[in-house]
Amino acid sequence: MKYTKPYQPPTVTVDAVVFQLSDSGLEVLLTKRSEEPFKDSWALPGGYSAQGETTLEALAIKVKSKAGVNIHEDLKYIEQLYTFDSVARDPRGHAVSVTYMGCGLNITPVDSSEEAAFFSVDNLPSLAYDHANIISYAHQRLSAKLTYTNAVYGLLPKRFTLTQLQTAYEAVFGRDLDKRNFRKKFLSLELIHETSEMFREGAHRPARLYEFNKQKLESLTRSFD
Amino acid sequence: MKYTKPYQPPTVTVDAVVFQLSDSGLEVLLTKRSEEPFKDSWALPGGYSAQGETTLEALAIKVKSKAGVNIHEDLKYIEQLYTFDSVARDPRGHAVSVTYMGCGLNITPVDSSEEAAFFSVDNLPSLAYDHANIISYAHQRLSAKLTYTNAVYGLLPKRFTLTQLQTAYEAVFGRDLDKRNFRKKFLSLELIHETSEMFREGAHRPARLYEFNKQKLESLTRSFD
DNA sequence: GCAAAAGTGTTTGGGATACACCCATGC
DNA sequence: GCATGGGTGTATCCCAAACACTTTTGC
Repeated sequence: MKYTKPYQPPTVTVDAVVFQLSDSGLEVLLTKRSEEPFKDSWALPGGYSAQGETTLEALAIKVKSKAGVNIHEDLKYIEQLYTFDSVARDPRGHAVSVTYMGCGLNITPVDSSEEAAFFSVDNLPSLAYDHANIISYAHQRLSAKLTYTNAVYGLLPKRFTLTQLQTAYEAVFGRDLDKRNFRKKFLSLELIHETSEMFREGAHRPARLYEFNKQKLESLTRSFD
Repeated sequence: MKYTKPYQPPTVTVDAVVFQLSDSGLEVLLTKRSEEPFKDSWALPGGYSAQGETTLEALAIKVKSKAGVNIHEDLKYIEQLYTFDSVARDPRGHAVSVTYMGCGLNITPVDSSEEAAFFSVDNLPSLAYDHANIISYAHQRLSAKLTYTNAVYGLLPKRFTLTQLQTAYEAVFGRDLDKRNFRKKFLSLELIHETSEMFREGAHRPARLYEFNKQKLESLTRSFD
């Protein structure tokens, strides 16, 4: 291919939407920007992606250095989300952002170059760039994934109670589910099996602990909810 | 952000998977490469995306010039598919490809700089780059879209018979559907309405023509098949 | 009248939804 | 014994799937 002017690619960036559950519901990882543009605003962790590295490789490096999170060890699941490319999204110039979405559990940012913290998706601070849109899109995608795959495993510990499982669905869907119907249906999907262990906590009956059969993404034939 | 070496973004390219139906089933638009690499191989229409233009704008220009197809006029529906970014996918150097998928009808390439033609998805020639993977991924996505949206409208003329509608689904899904169940279910979705016109052709009973209520993508609450 | 595609209903099984009470524990 | 969350079953409705014959036309 021939060009009369030298070819100038857009800048390529990567951004991660990292979800986890806490007592307050679904949370997303943000970092506080230390430089312009959007200095002191919160933003998704990410950065430039250079020639010779895949966008996922670049993401691992950026999220580790800026937010202190190792996407391969701390996340149980990650997938590409969408590529945002409007010319105006970065005031410095045209930057195309390849975004990813992932899920983890009890993640604690360590040794990050920027301030990093999790925020409830229902109570986000004002965000840099188009990152509010990206998070909203990721949340929709996660919600869809829970309905037709076993992706919840990414939000739960290895062993979990059925109440924890249901709470995870409710946090992502943003609505309550019927306990009896939830259990009946989820157990019929044969994605999990019970263990011999019980979870004891507080002044009430202990709960049985379950495990996923596979800690790997798979699609369901019957969709869930 | 500071770099010790000047930042070198990867090349950014765009590629389109354009589907249409013909008597032989689902077809995809390909162009014959006139230059290295992969000279004389068939490939998806696409090309470089430069700073200052969105990937969809770049795609419109490339698909028009190389394959003679106007994605805004000739396609009834287009969406971003996925971003392919492995370092080895382009032998000239690292190129990240933002891909799109669209549907049209009776498309005829005109004034294209390269030889352009439609090929049945079940009988593709050997393809350049990772384009065989991209087409396979697009086909899966299209199939999924037909089950939970009204996206079929993109493959059909404004007025169509129920048999044409069913044939479109069968071509995309790659399997036969039951005529009575298909009609009952599709009509119950209230996406289409009958017109007063009939379609006459051949020595058999004429078929009623239907129209979509909306020629715009919408999601179904009840998923189809 | 015959070939060819259009059009049409019923039965059956299974999953979705709605709904309320007893159980095991700690204090 | 009481407060707290864990655990369980049934009835109804609607949808999915299976399945074959009549109708309308051109020749």
